[in-house]
Amino acid sequence: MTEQAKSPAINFIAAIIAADVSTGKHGGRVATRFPPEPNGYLHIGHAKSICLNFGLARDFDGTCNLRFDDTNPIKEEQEYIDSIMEDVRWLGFDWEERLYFASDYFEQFYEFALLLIRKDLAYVDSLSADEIREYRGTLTRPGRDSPYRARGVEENLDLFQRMKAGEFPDGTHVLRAKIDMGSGNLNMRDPVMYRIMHTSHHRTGDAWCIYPMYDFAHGQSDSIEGITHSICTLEFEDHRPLYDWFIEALELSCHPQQIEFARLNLTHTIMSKRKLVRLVAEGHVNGWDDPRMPTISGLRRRGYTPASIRDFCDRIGLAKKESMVDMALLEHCLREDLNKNAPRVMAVLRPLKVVLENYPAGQTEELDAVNNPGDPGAGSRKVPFGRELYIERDDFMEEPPRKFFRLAPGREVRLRYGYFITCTGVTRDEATGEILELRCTYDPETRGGNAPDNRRVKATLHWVSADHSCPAEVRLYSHLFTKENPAAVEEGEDFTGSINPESLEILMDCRVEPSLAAARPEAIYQFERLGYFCADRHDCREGKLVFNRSVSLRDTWARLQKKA
RNA sequence: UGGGGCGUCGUCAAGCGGUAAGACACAGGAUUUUGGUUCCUGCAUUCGGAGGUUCGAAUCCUCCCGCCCCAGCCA
Repeated sequence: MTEQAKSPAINFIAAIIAADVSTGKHGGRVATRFPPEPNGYLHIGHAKSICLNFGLARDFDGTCNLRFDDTNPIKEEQEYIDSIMEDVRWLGFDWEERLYFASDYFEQFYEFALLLIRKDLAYVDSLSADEIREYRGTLTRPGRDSPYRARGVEENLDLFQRMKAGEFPDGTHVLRAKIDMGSGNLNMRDPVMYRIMHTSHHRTGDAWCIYPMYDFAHGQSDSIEGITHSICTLEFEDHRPLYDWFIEALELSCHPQQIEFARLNLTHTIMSKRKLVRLVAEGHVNGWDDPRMPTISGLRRRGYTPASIRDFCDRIGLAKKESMVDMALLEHCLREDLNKNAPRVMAVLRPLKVVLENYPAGQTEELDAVNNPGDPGAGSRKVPFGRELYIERDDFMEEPPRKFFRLAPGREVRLRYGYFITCTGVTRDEATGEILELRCTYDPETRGGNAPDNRRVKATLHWVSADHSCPAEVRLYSHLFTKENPAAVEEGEDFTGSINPESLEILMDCRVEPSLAAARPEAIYQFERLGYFCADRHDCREGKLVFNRSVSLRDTWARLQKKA
């Protein structure tokens, strides 16, 4: 149901897979996986990878596993596992029974290590971390062999087993692959396979005090799971020869093909986990799911739909070129989804009272309002109308400029689904001069919004009844950063320097039409003429309505004003 | 001459030797009870640069330039 009859996106990875399928590689089978480390929340960049991996599995009639690469116990927590699973599911993907953890393979990795030692392809090094770094050489100078490189197989076996038994403190020994200290690829200069860490693991507890490095776990995990295509980001390109080396040295039967693609960058936000952590920790935002965050949970709370995010991931394409996608595309995808699906409703964010002088005091009527002009099936609802109303402050100007079509003294406009009204005067605060309310007259002949004499008005305003509308809090969000690329900072500057001080504006005195009184958390509406708003999933409840602006409507009037 | 990648419209991105798709953005116009939506129209004689091969090159060759990643017992 969520999958349209859309033809699968053809990208270079799909092309490679299609070729492999046609030549019968891996028996024509396709198996992918999404392999996060549970050390943070997922963001829109991960969504790209999730859509890619699960999408490829879907398009090629294959499978996609969810595997947690949990090889570093000091960084990982159950909280992250839970949030990641929730986010993947929310995005609309299903790993069925294929939930795996690299930590489930620890015993097997240990056996792999023993095998490499026996083949004299791995050794225990007793250099300190600093010494290892020094022996590694530099980008332009080759490394030197460790003095421990020549240890015999038996001694290595003994030492490694004692490492596992907990006989040595952290940092005293590591297990290294014996490859080539002179390689131009630093990853091949005898990479560390195991380190000693007397730390309990969130899943294996205290069963282990040695933990495999990611590089010694990732490729083999894929192989164990029968992954055919290991899709990852560009920075692992240099690691591919190492993964290949391990799999060949271990003589594993399944040799997944690694393919790298460029990770997603979005304008006006950041994607680095380290920086996102800082935004949360330093209080620049209110948590991982703050609606300004590019996290999946943040986008969700902002009002983004899974379908809009999937559509976005389909549209950005896939390549090896590092790129920066315009946030406007993400917003476009949301608008497109919501324009089609969100019910329309009227809400006034900055209320200005209107009194209809010729409307009978005490009278109330119910007017018909269409729920979605683009979708007849969405039906209609009743909206109460009375003598006193609120309209948007922005919709009135005492001295309107040339192109301002809305209400002004002496001018007639239409109230949506209501009547034509004409402004006859303003009442203001004697002291401050501030406009307190508008005095208007209405034309009873225009009920519903059409004049029998066919006279036209240049504007249609949204409104709510003063007596019947509900109070609401509305949170207006905009870009978290003023700079297109906040990560590109000048020397001595910090990315937090370009945080947008106006990324959140809270409006406490809004009025919404009564049909919103029971808005359920996460319900999304179009507030007519304003934008799409979603009931906050944490703070909105009956009696205390809170809406987040997901994205504004395109606003040509605002653009005209900006130009002037 | 450390290794590995990448350079096509403002932003993404097709293209794979036959004469530059599409999307977003932007700019006009039509329709409109949302200055929304929808609908038209315009928007790279040119593919980082220079040579070369060819009847023909973004696509092949050579050289050059620019950008990114790698020196965690992180992933």
